[in-house]
Amino acid sequence: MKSGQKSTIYDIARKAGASPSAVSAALSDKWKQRRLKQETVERIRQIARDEGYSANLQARGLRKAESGLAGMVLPDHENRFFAELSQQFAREAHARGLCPAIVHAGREADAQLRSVESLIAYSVDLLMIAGATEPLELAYACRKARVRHVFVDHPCIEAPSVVTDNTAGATKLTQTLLNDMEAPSASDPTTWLYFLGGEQHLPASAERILGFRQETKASQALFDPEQILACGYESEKAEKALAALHARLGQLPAGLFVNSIGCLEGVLRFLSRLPEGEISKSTFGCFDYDPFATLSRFPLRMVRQRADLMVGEAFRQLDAGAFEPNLIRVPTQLI
Amino acid sequence: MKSGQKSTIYDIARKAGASPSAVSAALSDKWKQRRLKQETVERIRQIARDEGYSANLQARGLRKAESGLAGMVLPDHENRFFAELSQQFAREAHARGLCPAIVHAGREADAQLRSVESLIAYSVDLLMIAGATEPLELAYACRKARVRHVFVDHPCIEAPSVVTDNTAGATKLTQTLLNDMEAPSASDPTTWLYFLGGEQHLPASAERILGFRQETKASQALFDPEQILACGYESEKAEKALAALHARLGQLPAGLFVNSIGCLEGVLRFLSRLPEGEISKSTFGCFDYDPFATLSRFPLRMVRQRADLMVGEAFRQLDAGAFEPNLIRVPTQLI
DNA sequence: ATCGGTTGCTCAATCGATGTAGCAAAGGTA
DNA sequence: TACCTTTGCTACATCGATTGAGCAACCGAT
Repeated sequence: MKSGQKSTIYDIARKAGASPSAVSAALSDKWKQRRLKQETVERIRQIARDEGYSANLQARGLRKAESGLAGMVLPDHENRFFAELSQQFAREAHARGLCPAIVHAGREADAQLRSVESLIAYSVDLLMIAGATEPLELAYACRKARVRHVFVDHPCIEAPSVVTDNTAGATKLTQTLLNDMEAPSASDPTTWLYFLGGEQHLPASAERILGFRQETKASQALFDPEQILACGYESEKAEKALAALHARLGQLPAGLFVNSIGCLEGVLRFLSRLPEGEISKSTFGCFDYDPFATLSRFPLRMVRQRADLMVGEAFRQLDAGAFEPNLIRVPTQLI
Repeated sequence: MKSGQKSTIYDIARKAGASPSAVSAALSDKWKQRRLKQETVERIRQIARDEGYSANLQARGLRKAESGLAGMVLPDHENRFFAELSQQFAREAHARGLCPAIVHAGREADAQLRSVESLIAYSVDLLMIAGATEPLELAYACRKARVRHVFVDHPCIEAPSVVTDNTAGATKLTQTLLNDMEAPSASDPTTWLYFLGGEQHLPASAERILGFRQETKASQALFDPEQILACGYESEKAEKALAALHARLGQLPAGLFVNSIGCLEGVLRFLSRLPEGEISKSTFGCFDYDPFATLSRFPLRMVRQRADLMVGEAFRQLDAGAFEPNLIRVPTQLI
């Protein structure tokens, strides 16, 4: 209290005329099984309160071979979805009496691995990895250290994983968009529904494209491979790709399925340069959600990934302590 | 490597036929001053690599009375500004060889205090506190534990703090909005510029209101206390407050200064129910930035808080190790 | 008076890494 | 040969909390 130095159980023991072990027991809930007198316990606790004592968690962690830390690795936070994930993660961690330690590791596999190893070195009690670029090596690192772990968003074939049900979500969105459109005609590309954004080889995009393709095929609205414009995730690329499509068609297509919020930004930027009349003829949807996007100047269907449900499922996996692969798909919400 | 258990310097020492101290020295950069043969060092390092050794950071932290952790406490992540802050924090922490541990503590003073105490108990090497509800007690906790700390966004009068230059930003935005409007007339409340959102007693809002008031006064555009509608930060409240104003005036006011992104959401929701013609007669500005909001259907001035600069300044304070109060104001960017 | 059982505590080892102090051997000088 | 210096390492205490083992005092029963 006075000196400003942090006090230890030894200080308190001295002041209470007791032994450090008694202090340790008194401050935990083990004092009963350690047969301390209630009176002694209360005396010790009073002194601890007066001293403003708080345990050195590194010492405790070292001794108990755990840390009370819940580790989370994720690429970045500028993405609304990841932000929501980390928010939920913190909530669930707190609910388990753990202190959330959230690390932004970027998109590079190497940096992610270093972050995971770092968290393992702190003896985190569990580890949640979102958006892993190279999940396998991360899983091996966790395995080796016997750290419970779960992958979110990007799955790992060797570990428990929770992902958005991309295919089902894309199917639903595609169906909804087609419903809102006039029936497309094979001979007129301006009447088609286009898929814009993402990268074919990434699992999430691949699944969404699968859903899009299945549904367009089922609705007899798939005519051409060019309906799928997997131009990447950046807004600039999406803007360019849409501009090119607009130039080629001489107008906007009847429907547009935008893959990811970043792409939507580019799309909106392009659309903001078009006259109102032209936009209102088309139907738009986006796989991702942003509250401000709902307030854009034309109707926009959005697929919201349920970060809350995903983190809930992820913790169910962690609580079960399973290390076996187990892929859980969480449904999306159409807005 | 084989057993799956994490190896320690003792395991490596045994395999290398050396002592634990030699291993410790060999794996750090102290082997030269500890006079180990280069050959021995290389042998030890090779074995460490083979074993996949990584130091137990809790043990190291306990011994060295530091942790290698950079702690950050912030209310939540759903806010774009806080998300950017934490992102930058992670960057700077990494640059200093620290592992960022970011904790969402919510808005309640009590939860924030517990989070701070928890991070202190892990012996974090520095602590950045964003959006503190009750900064003073947090500062005392840090002081007591001799932990370097800095407040961001919400300042603390007893500690180094970095905040947005709210007054200057509000002045600039007010000026810009007034410039874009017709000259207001004292007798006609529909021609006035209104300030919507925030809470008078919170420092950030108070400063912005000050800037708004100074500038409207200077421009002879301040007529009535009712021009300031500090209805809180939630979108619902802002929506209601604007609806009430609209009902009272019989139309939208000529200008609206929206305080914070949350309020903007409510404002946009209300405006989305109005006809296009009515909206285009008014001038809008918002103290906060969101890329999607730039794409709304009418021009909107936004003040962007520079999270990058703020975190940079905050780390400058931390690096200097100062404990004395020191309020730094970071300029905003008008968009 | 002795024994067994309970109560209320203390002792000392432990977790893993660090770092000071110091030992033994080799080399150099007187 | 005795003495000092340098080289290359090891021994051991330390950080603070936890926990198994164990000790002393006391009670009641034989």
